[in-house]
Amino acid sequence: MQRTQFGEMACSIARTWGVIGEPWSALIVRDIWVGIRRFDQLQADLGISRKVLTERLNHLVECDVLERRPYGARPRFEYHLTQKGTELLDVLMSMVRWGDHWLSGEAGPPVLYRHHACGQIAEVDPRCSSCGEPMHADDVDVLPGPGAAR
Amino acid sequence: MQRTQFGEMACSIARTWGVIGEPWSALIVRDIWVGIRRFDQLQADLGISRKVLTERLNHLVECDVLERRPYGARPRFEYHLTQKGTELLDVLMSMVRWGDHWLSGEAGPPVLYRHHACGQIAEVDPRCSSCGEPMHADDVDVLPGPGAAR
DNA sequence: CGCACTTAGTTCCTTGAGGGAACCCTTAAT
DNA sequence: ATTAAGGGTTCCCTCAAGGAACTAAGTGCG
Repeated sequence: MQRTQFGEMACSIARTWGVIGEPWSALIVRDIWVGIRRFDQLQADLGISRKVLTERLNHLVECDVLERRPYGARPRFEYHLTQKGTELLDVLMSMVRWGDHWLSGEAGPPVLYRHHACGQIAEVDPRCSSCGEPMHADDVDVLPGPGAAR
Repeated sequence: MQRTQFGEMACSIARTWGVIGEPWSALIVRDIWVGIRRFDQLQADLGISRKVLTERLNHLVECDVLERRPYGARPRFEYHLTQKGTELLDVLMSMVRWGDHWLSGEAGPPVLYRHHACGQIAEVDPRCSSCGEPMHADDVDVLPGPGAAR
């Protein structure tokens, strides 16, 4: 747990932070995305403390981002993404885009994405759900919504 | 500073985390986006400790996400988004979308975005930069890139 | 001039989360 | 009966977060 409860704030950024804002959480979701699903595998891949890994996994399961699923005959468990968790990957993919652009340096991006639909190496482009044109922060007015505070 | 240096990892998610992964950083960027640019305004709006605010602002300036800009005659400063910082807002907007969908509850989203191009209330939709079709995590193959480790 | 006010930090102290290592428990194979 | 693997717990130490008080530079006012 972080000191501050971001999840309580009337802001979707803060609330999202309440789910994956703690250190390691985003990387755990990434690992599970690419098929690293078991406790020991995660611990080895990330080099995270087992204590913290336990806390993060429990929190992500509580938040309904991950699902703890038994496998095999013995009491063994794997973690899988829920629908909610799968949609969270859109956020991670936009982080990948930004990191690829601004933080890769000479070496170039660590991974590439090939889009099934067109077969091209590509990246995510944020577009308007209504008209399909590019939609960046400068392209919108921010208005109070129904769930606004006071 | 976090205990672990995420910025050193060969992963754009981890590297992005190295820039905005510390508690409060994303909300500071959000505030500056909506026009809250001065130290005391930020401190009052967020309810963050002044010490931590100083640390976060310095870090974001070092990472070239924010720019410290004097205003008026006296030694007073405002923080502004750089180009790098502005592009980071794409990540925040995708967090908004996910938070709006999954964490808003009955009340509905706290804020709405009106797209300049079409005038509609809309949200960001991740699309392929190559073909323009929807591009989510399930729609891609992940391949090693030129900057991959070993 | 002297004082208060504003803005932007800095310093100090306490608490609690992160990291690491060692330990525990269940089931199965030898 | 012993060992190994998987999946955690427990314990301790350190260091960052939070909060409150203090500093410092420049301005306006009486």
